[in-house]
Order: sequence, then structure tokens, then C-alpha cells
Amino acid sequence: MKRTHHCNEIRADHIGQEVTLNGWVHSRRDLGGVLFIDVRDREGRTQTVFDPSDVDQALFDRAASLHSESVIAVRGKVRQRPEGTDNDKIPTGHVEILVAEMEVLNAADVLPFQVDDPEVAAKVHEELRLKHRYLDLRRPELARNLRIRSKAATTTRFFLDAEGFSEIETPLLFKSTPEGAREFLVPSRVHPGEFYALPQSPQQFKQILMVGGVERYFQLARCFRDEDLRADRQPEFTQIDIEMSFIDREDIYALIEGLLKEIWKKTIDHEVTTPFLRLTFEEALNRFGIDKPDTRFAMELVDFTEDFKSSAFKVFSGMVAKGGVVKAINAKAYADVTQGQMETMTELAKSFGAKGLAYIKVEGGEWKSPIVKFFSDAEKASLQEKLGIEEGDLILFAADEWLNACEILGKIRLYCAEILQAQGKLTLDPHRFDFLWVTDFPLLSFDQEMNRWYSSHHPFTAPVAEDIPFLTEDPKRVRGQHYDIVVNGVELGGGSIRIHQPDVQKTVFEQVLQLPEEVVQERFGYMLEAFRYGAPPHGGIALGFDRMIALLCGCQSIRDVIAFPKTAKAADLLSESPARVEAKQLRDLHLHLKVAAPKGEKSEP
RNA sequence: GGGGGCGUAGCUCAAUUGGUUAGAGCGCUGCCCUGUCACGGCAGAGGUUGCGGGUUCGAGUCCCGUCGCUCCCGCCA
Repeated sequence: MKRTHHCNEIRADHIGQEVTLNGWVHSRRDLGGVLFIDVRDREGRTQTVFDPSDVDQALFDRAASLHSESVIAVRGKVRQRPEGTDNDKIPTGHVEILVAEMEVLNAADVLPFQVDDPEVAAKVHEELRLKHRYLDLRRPELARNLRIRSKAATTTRFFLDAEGFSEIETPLLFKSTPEGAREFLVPSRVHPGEFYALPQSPQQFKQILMVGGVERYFQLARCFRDEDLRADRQPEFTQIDIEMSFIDREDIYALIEGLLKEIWKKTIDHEVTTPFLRLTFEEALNRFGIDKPDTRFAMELVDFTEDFKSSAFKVFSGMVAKGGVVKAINAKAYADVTQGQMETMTELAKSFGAKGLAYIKVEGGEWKSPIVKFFSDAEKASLQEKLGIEEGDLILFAADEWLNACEILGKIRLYCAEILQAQGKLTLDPHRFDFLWVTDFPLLSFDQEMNRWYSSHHPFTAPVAEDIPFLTEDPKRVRGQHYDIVVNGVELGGGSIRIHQPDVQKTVFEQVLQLPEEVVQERFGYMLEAFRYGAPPHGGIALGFDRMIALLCGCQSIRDVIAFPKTAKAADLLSESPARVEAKQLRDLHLHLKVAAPKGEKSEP
């Protein structure tokens, strides 16, 4: 009983034809004398009719006792529905199949949760949905997400192939590089006591491929990081990984703008406007207080450092005297802020080392604030003018060292936007995508506790050429040739032009990052060596594929765009991994566990 | 590692703030029903209130611990 049509195919044209459908029992309506079963597959559903005047009692009884989600094959004649019984909600609603024969391909047990009603299914606890992921995947939303994901992958391959890229797989069993994210380790059987690591990304291999003359590489690369999870982070995830030779930053921007434009068009038929806006790191911080700004709404940070330079309010003028800045945002229409919300924001500010969070509520034509009495008329006038203050507004201040002040207000800006959205005072168009590049990141950041410089991006990022002389004497002013791509406040990806000169790379490793020479040799010796034998200038980028699909699908969590995601504690509830292994497996791997074996099991001899 | 939220029938939730036999809708089982499409009607079964302690005359409710899910901070070169 192989199907002749799928379940969203039968139309008036087919009336009179004999057809066979295969699919799941979506719903069953037993009216006693007549029985309807909607057969569903991934394309849609079709109503079938069992009429006792046409089928024998045994078949009728078998059909009547089917549970939802059983898999059946039905053969019968297509006929027009009797007048007045059309169902306009589904495309097959004008016809039905008068069943002559039915085979039960798999009789389903009673389900752990209902899947036929999308609204009911969507509310089921995620734990249960993950345990029975195969049921969850039948929901139209998840099925659609996976198809969008597939379409995006295919579009990527097609586009990059046309641009002359080769798709090349790199090893998953790699060498441990203890910098950066914690790694998953894989013990070696044939090398007792030695380990592979799963790659955090194919970074080093793709650079070696450039030395290998590949020129244009890409991969939909699986990456692994053993860090704590979030809604937008999984321990294993996918990147669109790209590397090119003989290029500069502009080539990357143009390529990625083309790729994203194509993906958005092919998957959700959305026209992305290119070229993308570009912001320097400094401008992003100054205006939005974050290096991945959501530019779909304003509420921008405004600088008042000059205005409060000699203010009678010593918290502000004192900070300016110390070289700090004074900044403010206008949370439009948020003067009705609650005590609790104000406390939350103050805590945010304090977590960045601020002493408090100064504010002005504009209510009843009055500026209500504990600090406004210290302000001169000129100061008030400049606040009024630069912030466009109106009745009902809430003004929030940060006075601190530049980066802290920016980041405090950046977080508060996002918090306010969230609240204002919940209150219906701020609306963001769900079909709007604000793409932008963030450029000119500082190459290095200083770690106060460790008293040393570390790479803002990664140690292979090339400095801006004219800044190379400052690498050792003034690391702070060296800009990196690093770029991030940001959409609606989500960091979609990032990359850089790489260092291709072994001497510059050695300087960065040993003199700037202060890694001992022997450590550099052990971990990166093969790269430095490769760069001695003809390394082309090169650069690349990696895009978070899961995050990208979540944006395309309008999902909050990337778990909804991954077929088999893991929980916040990195467990797979379907297969119940991770799990213990047999003692023999451990012996083969030369491992001895320090944790106790569970009850009923013998611990290792 | 830290903080918040959740955990009651197969599912989604309720239980008057510590008080009788823990309820409802959906699902499930049985019976009825010939044009439904969220079919309808009648009846019924179904509970270690995540788990383990404690307080109390009495705990779903309060306390301690623990497990799981989730959100956030740290972390994620």
C-alpha cells in the first residue's frame, strides 16, 4: 500500500480517482454510523471516510479503535464532499477519500502528550517534549524550523560554491588548546594517558588550509565548548566557517552581505538592504553602551561630560575631574517605573561598580529626583535640550570611567526596552532585521587581576597595519582588524584578518600575551612553522548558524531550531546521555574514575 | 560557582494562604450517536502532590536537604 499522493495534494481534479495515502492519524471523529479520520503527513492532511455501507464491520471496527498518531495506509476513491460539509480551513477541504482498504503500519500507544492541537502542544513542558522529541518534531512549528534550517544550509553551499569556495572538513579529534573555552576531551586508547580535544572552532585548521593554497574555504562546522549554557548556547553548535586568502576587510563585508541577503531571501523571502551600517567599537559603546547594539529602537546614550564638568553635584563633577564621563538615557514614558524595577536597575549599575543610579522622573510637569536640586539652570537646560525631555519620561544617569558608564547604561537601556515592550509603550516590528558591522575593536584588553594583556578576539587577529609599532610600547591603542556582524542586538558572528607573518605572530604570543616560548612552541609551533613556508595574507569569519536560524524563525531559544538539543545541564533527555560506561571501556582508555559507582554496580577493580 | 522561577492525574492547571475524602478541562476506557472536522451526549477509571528528612494534633501548603527543567550573572580566546 505505497502512497500515490501526499496528504496535501488531493483536489477537485482528483475526484473519481482511486488513491492511496500514507500518514499519521491526526484526528478521529466517530459519529457512530460514519467515521472520519484525518490522515496527516508533513505536507498537510486529508479527510478519509469510513462508511459501514461500503466497508465491512471488521475494517470499520479496526479504524474506530485507532489511537491518534498511529501510522496507516488507506486506499479509496476521491469524492467531492456533500454540499455544506466543505472545510475551508484546509486546502484539501473540498474532497474526501472514501476508504475501501486500510492497513495499520504502526499502531500508536496513547501519547505522553497531545500533538494534534498546536496550541496545546506548544504549552507542554519542554522537559517532556525533549524526552519525546520525535513527537515534538511533528509539530508544524518545529517541522518548519528544520526546513528553514535546511534551506539556509543549502543556500549557503550554493552561494559559496558560486563564489569559488571549497567545502572542506576538518578534524573533530584535535589537540587541546587550553586558552579560551573549556574543551571536551577524548581519551586516546592507543596513546595511554593522552587526549584529543573536540575543536571549539576549526580556527587553526582553516588558517593552515590558507597556507595550503586553498584560497577559499568554507564549512558548516560543528563546534564544541564545555561551558555553561544559555538560551542561545549549546555545547555543540554549528558555524558557517569561512576563510579567504589575498583579501582585506572590505572583501569579507561584501561577501557576507551577499550571503546573508541571499539566505534571508531564500528562506523567508525577506529583502535585506545592503550595504550594512557600520559602527566602530567606540561609537557602538558611546551610542548604545554595548558592542552588539540593537538599533531597532533609539533611547541612545547622550554624553554630558562637558556639561557637568564643574557641576555643584560632586558625584558628576568629581568623576569628570578623575577622567571619567557622565552619560544619560531618556527612557521615554517610563516615569511610572516601580520601586522593584528601579532596584533591579540600580543592582545592574552596582554590578559594574557604580555606587548608585541617579534618575529624574518627569511627572506632573515636575522633575522629581533627589539630585535635581544640585543642578544649575544651564545644566537643566542642556539636559532638556539634548534628551528632548517630555512629560512621563524617566532619565537615568551613569557617571563612571568611560567603558563602565557606557556598559551600565547599555544594560539599563535593554532592560527599559524590555519593560516598555511589555507595557506596550515600545513596539518592535518582528519582521525587521537591523544588520550592522562593528569594527575597529581594540586588539587587546587588560586583565586587572592577572596583570596582563589578552586578545579581545583571538591571538591570530592582525593589528591594523599602522598600529603594529605600538604592540609592545602601547598595547592599548592597537586596533585589531576584527569585525562582528550584529542583527537586532544578537552577535551573529565575527572574524578578522589574520596575522600571516611569523615574526608578528611571535611578538603577539611572547611579548604582548607573555606566553613563555616553550608553551608557544608546544601549542602553536606547527602554525608558526607553517607561516615560515609561504603563508598568504588571509582572513575569515564564522557565523553562528543556530542563532541565525533562530532569527529567521523568530525563536527565542536555539533549542527550537536544533533537531536534538541538550538541556541547560548539557544532557540529552531522549537518549539519556551522558551516561556511565562499562569498566572494560575505561580500562581500554587507561582511565580510572574517582567518582563512586552507583548502587548495585561494582566499582572498578 | 552564584542568584531567580517552576515541579500536584497521561497533558495543562486549580486547591479560599496549615484543616474533612486533593478538583477542573483535555486525553484515556466503556456505552450511545450517519456529515463531522477542537464532533456531540452519558458514565467511569486514573494521585507516593519530584525525592528524602523535619516542624505540627494535622503539611500539596511552613523549614532543611536533594534531583530535574528553565532564565540570568560568572564563564563562552
